[in-house]
Amino acid sequence: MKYVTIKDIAKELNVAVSTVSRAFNDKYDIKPETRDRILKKAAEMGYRPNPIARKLVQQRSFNIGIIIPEFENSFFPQVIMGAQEVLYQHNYQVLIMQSNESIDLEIQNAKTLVDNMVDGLIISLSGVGNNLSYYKELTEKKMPLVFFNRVPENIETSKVVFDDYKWAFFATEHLIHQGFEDILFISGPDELILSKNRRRGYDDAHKKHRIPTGKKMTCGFSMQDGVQIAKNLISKNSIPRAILAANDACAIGMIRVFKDSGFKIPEDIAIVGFSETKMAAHISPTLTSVEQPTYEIGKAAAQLLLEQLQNKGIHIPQTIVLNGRLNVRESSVVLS
Amino acid sequence: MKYVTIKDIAKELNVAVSTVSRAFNDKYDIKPETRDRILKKAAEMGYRPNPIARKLVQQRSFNIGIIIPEFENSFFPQVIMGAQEVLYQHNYQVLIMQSNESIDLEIQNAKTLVDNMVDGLIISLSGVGNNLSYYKELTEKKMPLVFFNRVPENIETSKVVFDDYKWAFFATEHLIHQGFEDILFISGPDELILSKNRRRGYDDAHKKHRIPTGKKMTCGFSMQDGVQIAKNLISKNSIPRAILAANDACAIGMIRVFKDSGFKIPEDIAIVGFSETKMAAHISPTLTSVEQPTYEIGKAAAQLLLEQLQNKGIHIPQTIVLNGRLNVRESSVVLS
DNA sequence: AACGTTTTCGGAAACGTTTCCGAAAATAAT
DNA sequence: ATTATTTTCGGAAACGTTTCCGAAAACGTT
Repeated sequence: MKYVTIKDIAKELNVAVSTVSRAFNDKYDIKPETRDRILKKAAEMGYRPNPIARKLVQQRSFNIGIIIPEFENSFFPQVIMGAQEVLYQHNYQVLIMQSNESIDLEIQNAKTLVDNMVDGLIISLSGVGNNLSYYKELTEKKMPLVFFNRVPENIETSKVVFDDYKWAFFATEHLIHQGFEDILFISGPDELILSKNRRRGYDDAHKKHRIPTGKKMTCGFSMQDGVQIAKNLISKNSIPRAILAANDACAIGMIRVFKDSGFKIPEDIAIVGFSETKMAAHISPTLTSVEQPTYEIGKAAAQLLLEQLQNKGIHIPQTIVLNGRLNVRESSVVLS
Repeated sequence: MKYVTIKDIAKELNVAVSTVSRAFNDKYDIKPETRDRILKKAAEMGYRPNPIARKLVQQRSFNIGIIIPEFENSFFPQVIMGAQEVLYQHNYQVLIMQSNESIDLEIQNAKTLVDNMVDGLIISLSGVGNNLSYYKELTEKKMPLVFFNRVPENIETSKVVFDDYKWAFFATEHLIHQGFEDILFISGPDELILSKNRRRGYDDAHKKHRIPTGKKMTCGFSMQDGVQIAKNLISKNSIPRAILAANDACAIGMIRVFKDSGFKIPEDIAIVGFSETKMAAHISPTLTSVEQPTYEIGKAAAQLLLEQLQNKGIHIPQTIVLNGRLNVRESSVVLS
């Protein structure tokens, strides 16, 4: 590929490269006529500024890196779209990388993004492992950082999280109100704070209603994980009356297995999912689920990052807690 | 952010920067001991090569850009993962951008990726509009390009496509074998070749069995599009006996509307989806769908691109046609 | 007409690498 | 020991920008 450069234009017009540069970054003194002349010629020659060269000298890229664990569940894609919307408005480009739920790949991704001089990073931690030292290093070096949803506990930086405690509480209470007592709790990996928070919500709902808690398990966020757990439960013949699942994918996987084994949902087993996928309303039975404001999460994360980018230097870590909604559907309601 | 540079190492060790550079790119003459000494010191100082600077001088980036129309359907994410697998093995990084089904944003994305000196581009066209002149320009400038699935008709470059004709044919024939005659055909936007190919498959299946074709419509690839069409059909009271939908999302949206309006699937209306999502097996009724080898598509596209990258200059455009499978499930089979 | 201001521009350094060229050092050949 | 050859390295240019510094040109003031 042959690129047209600033030099080509300068030569063509018999001006200095610095003048051409000035024409493109209005902030400098330049006579309007020469600016127009340069801009016109540049358009004519099909010139496009080389962001690589600009990055090198400015030591900034106007690029933001986003690292997510996976994009099979529509959750993360939606967050990204939210973030993109606000970042685009501020002329930032977005580079997306995917850690595939591996902490090693995640760190590696972060490093390549930093090497490529992103101005900031938006991250949701991968489920397994929790080697946070690199992120600590980054914050010490003043790299703007925002975590969302799957956030680390002891890193001083901005975060946007969902109120997992509250909504696990409500979801549990919903099941209790339906008259179920033996409620199985399934959360994501133990390393994630959101798991702990949900567990607290689950426990507190039981406490409030003075009933003993049910069994607790952890699993990943894929449908396959749900399938696995459900099969286990069946083989151990340890079938709960109700289930609060780690997310919708997990819930849907379980429902599938239970239905195949002849269980009726919700008559035999009631199920509540988490983080509302589009499918919740379309599967059978329709799935009760805690809805998270995915798009808003992305926007909030982007805004927090922009704040850091603007007040370079002084950065007061902020945590935004977003609210949700419980969409009650067939999978958790027994008509009497 | 303060970066450790090659100069810092050179100064520390009293060698020239060129020597340090040599230590990192083995191909040059350098004494093993000094190389080790440099590498050791570099690791000690936490040096990481700056890819930006390298890109500038080498005029190449070891980055590949991938542009997809959306990532709400799991189709594209899966393709990406396939492509990533082979590209990572060859030390290429992947930059993902999303055109949101807008041709303008798509071209804009392509331009930023080119500006950022990607070595090649893997693209699936957005549904609306078809301004291909920029891509033609790119091929003339020898930029390695591979299209997949949604490919342009008259651009001379490598493509990997699904055998839409064949599988639309089979899917249609499957419905005919089930005894349905009034089959509604829904494809994606007219601009896409895959729409034409599927239509041909649909037509030929009818021809083979000597029955007249049903109505034909086009729509987008989202669930919302399916919902819209189904509502239209109901309001016009023009209910077909069977439907071949543009994709699973569309099919699922339609099923939802039909069920809500009291229709029975498949007893009143049979439905076949396209490109198999994970949900197909989990909704009710389970959805018959044409399965595409998503992962393989990504791998094939990456391989074609690597070929172009290697035989720089001479590039014989290739088209890989991949095969699929029809997963027959409840939505299209009436037990008699 | 002489001077002071302001506007506009050119030259050059810098960003962090790679790579070419040639020189010094080490080794081999005579 | 001298020369020829090879190995190893340093210096400098280059990639395409931005930005600092200072000078020329244009203008205004007396």
